[in-house]
Amino acid sequence: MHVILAPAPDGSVVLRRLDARGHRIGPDMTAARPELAREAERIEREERPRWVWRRAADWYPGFLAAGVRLERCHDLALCGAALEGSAFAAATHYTSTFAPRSEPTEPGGSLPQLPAPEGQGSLFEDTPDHGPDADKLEYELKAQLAAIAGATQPGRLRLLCAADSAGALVAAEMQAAGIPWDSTTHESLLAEQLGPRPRGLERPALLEEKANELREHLGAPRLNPDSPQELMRALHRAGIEARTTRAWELREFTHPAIQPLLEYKKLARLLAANGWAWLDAWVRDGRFRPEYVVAGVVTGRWASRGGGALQIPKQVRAAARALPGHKLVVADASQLEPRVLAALARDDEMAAAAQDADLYARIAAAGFGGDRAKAKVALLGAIYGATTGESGRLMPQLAKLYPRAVAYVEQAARDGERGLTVTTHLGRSSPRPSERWQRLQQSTTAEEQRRADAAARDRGRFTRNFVVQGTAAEWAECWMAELRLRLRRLAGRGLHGELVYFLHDEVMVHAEEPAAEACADAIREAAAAARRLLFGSAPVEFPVSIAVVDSYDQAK
DNA sequence: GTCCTGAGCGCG
DNA sequence: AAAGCGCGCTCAGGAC
Repeated sequence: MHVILAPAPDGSVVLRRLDARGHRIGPDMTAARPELAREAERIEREERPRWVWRRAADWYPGFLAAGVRLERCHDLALCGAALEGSAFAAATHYTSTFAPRSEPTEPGGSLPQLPAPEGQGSLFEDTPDHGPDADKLEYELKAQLAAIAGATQPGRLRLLCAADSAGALVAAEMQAAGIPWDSTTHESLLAEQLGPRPRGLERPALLEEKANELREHLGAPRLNPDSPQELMRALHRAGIEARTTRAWELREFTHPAIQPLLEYKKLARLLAANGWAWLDAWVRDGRFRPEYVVAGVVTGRWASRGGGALQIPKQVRAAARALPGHKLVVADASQLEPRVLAALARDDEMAAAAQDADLYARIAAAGFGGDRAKAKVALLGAIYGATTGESGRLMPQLAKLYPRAVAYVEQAARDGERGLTVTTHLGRSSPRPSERWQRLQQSTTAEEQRRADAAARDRGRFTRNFVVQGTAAEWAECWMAELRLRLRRLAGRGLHGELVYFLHDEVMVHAEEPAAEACADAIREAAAAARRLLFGSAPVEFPVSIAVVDSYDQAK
């Protein structure tokens, strides 16, 4: 059963029941704002409906603040975006009335977000106080259910919508919970590496010291090492003919200035990205509460807003610390992308290797003379589209071992080069090429042909990776959705643990100490459930490695 | 002064 | 060791 939540003009909320097919049941109800959470809680307890709203991110945080958790929802904006682009539903001609329409993206990067067309109006449409009424929401829901029912793969698209919608719930719950963050630990890490917190905007003592060391070695007493141009000139004067100031390129030179320069860069990065200013801005009441953007990446991966939540550097992970009497249960899905490829391509040979806990070692034994590093480089090269270097040279050998898997990514690459879209296992399709890209492919002059070919190859690498990265994101989202349900069940038995962090193929549960092992089991069971949901009986394993620790740095 | 882009580097 | 995919964030420096 569905219950639609819609804002009413008088400030109250309309609740409308529909059956599984979208037929209305009974008259609308209304709830005044202050009673909404309690009313929803009662309906949740008695009927376990699927809550339908324009966007979970607008509504659900309010419920959480009132202490009300909901199990299932249908996020019309997220589902609309996925269905509208999906090749599986192309024949249904569904178009979303809600999802923001975005321009086709350039290969390898998205265009900046266009400003809202209707001025500040859109700011308010996006809150639960303003927006489409119950009739519009009902219309949209029916259109989406029809698009799913009429699709070439209805089961997969239904799962994709359920996964994104569950993701929206988890995202709000994790933001409300936050990662337990020990500012004292963080501050002592900073003091240790950078020196005491400076009063003003000057460099911390140890960083300034490193800068002086560098200036001496380069014979440039007034150098500002934060300026790439100044730095480049100083390097050249000292006889270091670097083309860029990237760390990996600088490492190629032997000169006494290189070591202090690399150290300076490392420390300057720590200060700028995760220093005292970061602590002030993002950590409140002992928690780091990032905002997750579900399916915010073209491939369906999540993005985040604020605080760089998906880039917490190893340097400061010790500050993510369980409260007294608690543990962090940190789990990651080992070698997720190659396993996904084996399942996607139905490559039984590679699937056999994916039965093993160490897939790379099995592949190395099968055809790379036991050289694990070689097997790994070859496989990642296939997924990323490497053509040069060692990875490119190893491709023929990989293709001989696993013809189906390699053919699968090659096909995705060729489709992309030709301007076609590609689609993940559950039906998320890649964006169409931009107008500019298509025009470039029509060009006739030799110079433009060269550029067109380069752009085609770029897009081929993008679509090649899209099918694997996107399907891996679907597995991970299902993993979290399944884990979320199991953690709820454990809580009912007095074993408390809550999801507090998610990073592509990694989850973190903050658990009361006696519940930690049960949470670890739930994580493993959820991984198995996600495999069944996506790939049924395909013989591919998705092992997770789990660490029960006091702080994040102790995991792996 | 404000806005935007590229370089660089953090994460998977 | 390497430079193939996807992101967010900060800073410097140029454009306006």
